[in-house]
Amino acid sequence: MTTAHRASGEARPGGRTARTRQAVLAAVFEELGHGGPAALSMERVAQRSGIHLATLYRRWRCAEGLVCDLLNGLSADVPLPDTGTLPGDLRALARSIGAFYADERIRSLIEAVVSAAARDPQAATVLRDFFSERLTLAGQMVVRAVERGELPPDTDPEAVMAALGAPFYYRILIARGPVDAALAESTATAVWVAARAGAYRRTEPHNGAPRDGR
Amino acid sequence: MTTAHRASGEARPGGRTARTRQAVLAAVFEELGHGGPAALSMERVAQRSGIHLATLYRRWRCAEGLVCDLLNGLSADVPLPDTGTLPGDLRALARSIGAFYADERIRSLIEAVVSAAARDPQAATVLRDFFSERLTLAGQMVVRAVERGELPPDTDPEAVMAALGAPFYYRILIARGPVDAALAESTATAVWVAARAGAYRRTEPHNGAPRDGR
DNA sequence: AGACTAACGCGAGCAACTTCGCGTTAGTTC
DNA sequence: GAACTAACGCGAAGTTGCTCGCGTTAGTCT
Repeated sequence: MTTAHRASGEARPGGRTARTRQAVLAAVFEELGHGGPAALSMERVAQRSGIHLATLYRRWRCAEGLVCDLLNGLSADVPLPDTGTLPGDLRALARSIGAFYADERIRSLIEAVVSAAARDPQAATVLRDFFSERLTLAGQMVVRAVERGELPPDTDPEAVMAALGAPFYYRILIARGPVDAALAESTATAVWVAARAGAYRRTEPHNGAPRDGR
Repeated sequence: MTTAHRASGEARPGGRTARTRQAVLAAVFEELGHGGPAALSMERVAQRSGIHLATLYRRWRCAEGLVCDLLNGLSADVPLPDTGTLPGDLRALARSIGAFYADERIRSLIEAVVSAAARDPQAATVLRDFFSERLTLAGQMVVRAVERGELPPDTDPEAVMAALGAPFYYRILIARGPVDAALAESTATAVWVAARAGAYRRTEPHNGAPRDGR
């Protein structure tokens, strides 16, 4: 991987390099709030940040690199709850995600990164790795639930967390509407009920049919 | 809306216009299979289709217009089942969707359209309207289920269908993996169980907490 | 404090993408 | 079948986006 698309960790963390990076990423974030991903051009970021255009191309190679770098700075902004029960955890996490994506700039960033991934293989890797890591972390919530006996022992933690996230990204990328509280509540309820029923077990129920169970 | 991004319906449907459109859209589809959305350029489509570059720009204005036009041609490729029970319908539809997205060119097309929507407001409108329409149609399946008494009467049909689709788009756009049969089965089961439990009711359960119900 | 190195500013230059004007071809109409 | 019109082919011109070389500045090391 070249200098573009890398995580953080500059050679000289405390100096001018970090300062310009800060200025540029802040400018990208602001630009995302003014017209969404469509308005994001290297030229405008250069003007807003006060950093020269050539410098942007040198360090980030293209606009895709910019949004990828910004994404990686967001890692810890959605806290992972531990309420003691899985339905409680799911609801808390769903609400956090909902609150997170209430900010249009964050939605635009997701849009921009997904769009970047469609054009640039490096951006695709960054995107996949970012969410894969988050999924594994959040999966601990499910692992605890299995240990407490709330879920079938062969439940796939990452499948559960993917199911929790999916409706939000559908709303953002496909339905293209705002993320509201109702979506968070609905999703939390749905995932909890489905997980308890064994929908996310690694080995599907042997009969192969959706279990009725009424 | 200009000539670009429009649905079908040419002024001279049976002539050269339709023939070139066919050639161009076929070329776009083939290109999507050779390197994904990143490889899609006006130049390459022109070469593959044998249609002159200037003609592409005249009729579709840009690459975004191309993929939008292609998307609209896919409307009827996923059949809507009517098996007599909602779990049966959900499973059949999930399998159809899974089979549909097993084709990498279709996945690339979705990626390309979502990416286009991030940059071009007209493409965003096409994308939203396309899925909105499909969602309403598929929602009839849920309406029938409500009439049969399988679901709470205030269940939101479109919310159910969005929940059925969401995991596939998460897989394609975020996790960036192949769509397999396990995903279809898991999703069908999850949505059925969740819908039956009232997760997709228009008015959330009054206590506001995920219903435990054990 | 002075030498050293990495990053930045600057403008010119290159390349890719997009558009335009004009002549030609195909399809429609009477 | 002959006039008419819309779409297409073609090449050139125009525009935008990106890169390069060089001089300068900021931060680091001894």
